[in-house]
Amino acid sequence: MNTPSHFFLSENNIPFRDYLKFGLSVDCVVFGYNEGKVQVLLIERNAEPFKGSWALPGELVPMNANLEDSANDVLKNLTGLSNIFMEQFFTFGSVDRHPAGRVATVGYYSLVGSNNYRPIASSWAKSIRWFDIDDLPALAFDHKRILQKGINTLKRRVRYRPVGFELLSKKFTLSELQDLYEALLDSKFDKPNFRKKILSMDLLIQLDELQENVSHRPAKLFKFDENRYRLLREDGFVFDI
Amino acid sequence: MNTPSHFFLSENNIPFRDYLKFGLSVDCVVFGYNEGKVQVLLIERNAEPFKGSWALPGELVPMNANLEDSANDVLKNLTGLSNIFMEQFFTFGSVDRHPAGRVATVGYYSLVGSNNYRPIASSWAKSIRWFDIDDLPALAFDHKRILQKGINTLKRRVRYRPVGFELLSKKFTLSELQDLYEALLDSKFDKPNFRKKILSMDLLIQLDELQENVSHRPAKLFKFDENRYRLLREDGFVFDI
DNA sequence: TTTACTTATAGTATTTTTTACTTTAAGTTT
DNA sequence: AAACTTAAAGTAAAAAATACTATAAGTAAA
Repeated sequence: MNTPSHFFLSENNIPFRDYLKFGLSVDCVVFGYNEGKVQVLLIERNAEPFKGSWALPGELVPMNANLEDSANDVLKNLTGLSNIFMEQFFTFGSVDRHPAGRVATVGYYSLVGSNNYRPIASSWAKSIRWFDIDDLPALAFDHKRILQKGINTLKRRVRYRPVGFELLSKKFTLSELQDLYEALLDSKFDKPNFRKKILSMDLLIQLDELQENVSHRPAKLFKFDENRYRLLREDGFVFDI
Repeated sequence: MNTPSHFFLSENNIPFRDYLKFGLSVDCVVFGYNEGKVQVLLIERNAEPFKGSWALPGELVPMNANLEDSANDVLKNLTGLSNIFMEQFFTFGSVDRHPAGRVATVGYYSLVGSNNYRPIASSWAKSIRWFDIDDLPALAFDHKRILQKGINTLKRRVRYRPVGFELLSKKFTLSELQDLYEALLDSKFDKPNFRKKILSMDLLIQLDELQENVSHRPAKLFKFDENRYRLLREDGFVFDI
């Protein structure tokens, strides 16, 4: 690359091109929810370094790709799905975090219903599976730290944004929603009061359908009203549970 | 650098070294607060590109420096101060955000009381000064977007973390605190109720000192009780205003 | 087909918190 | 000494959160 002298940027006179030696990667913390447990999708690495170790799915960002596109690619390769909720949460850039060079990594977390999506092991992953977040294996690189920060971020944000709904199927019962929030916030809520609170937000649409194949009174199914949420937010409404 | 073949990481067989061409920078949104206005510290660039434009203070991260250290350096050069509250908020990595190469930038925001710290223009900044956040100049690169995201982050986080105290002097009155929160959240609070709410959190220590040089009844001075906040947090307390 | 059982859902009081407002206190300025 | 300004305490009404009770609607077993 042609690096004219006016691209000196700092006080010390190091040429610009000497700063262009970073690698940049994205790592995805993919959350799921199944049978009352919050889960995360991990791969078993099929390449050095850390071949055979469990790790977060991720990739080196190609020089011509934007970060979000790169993160979406990772997810698409794993689940076959696009248009999944995904949000950046932190960037990790310690000097020695990668054994082969200076690689900073941008952490994203995304939310998918575990039941809905069967992960696909691709060539760069020997295997892939869901782990409960309270029963995790050892992880490659500094992925333990990244994952922990992702979990903390989710647990904090879930209180102030309706991200919880993304972890359920499109149609869900109020009890399922309550179970999810109890798992995420590890606490217990009173059932009638939880119902009242959620319904009073006016963010759910009650469907003309009932739960099926349950051995008790079936509950009504609801779906999240995204349009209504957008409208309320414009009026300064802040989701708070 | 020696790049053994087992460092191929992706499905396409691009050698690892071809990914190591990123630049990484940090940009700091330095917030202050003065006379009822939230402010931000900007520099006038003294180097190409965008020489003469206003910009966020920042620097290219040296190959042997951690991100936080680099961000702290930037702040130290500007204010002469270290040990300032600073937090990462977002990483911007669009392909074309820098005219001279692929440079991703990690955004940090920090909080200093504007009165306390006189910014120092260094060799890489022609000038430097505080701007009210509702009266900003045009900015270099994509700094407008970065700054806006920083402002949004502060306004969101200020509701759930006691970051507001960082913007005041160590000793402050309850009215000053209220003015700050009213500026940050742009809303108005009832004075007696604000007092009650803040004091009931038990996070302030009342000092044996009064305001001075005011032409009315002087208010009591308080300081933030960091130890108490740490303790409360361990018990699951969540600051909420 | 009746009875027991499970979970959903509605309703109702009690307590706590928030909000709105009033009063008094303590200083400065004229 | 009177007027003025802001601090700070108090109080009552409204709203929200909480705890609890009752009923409804299904399945499963007797």
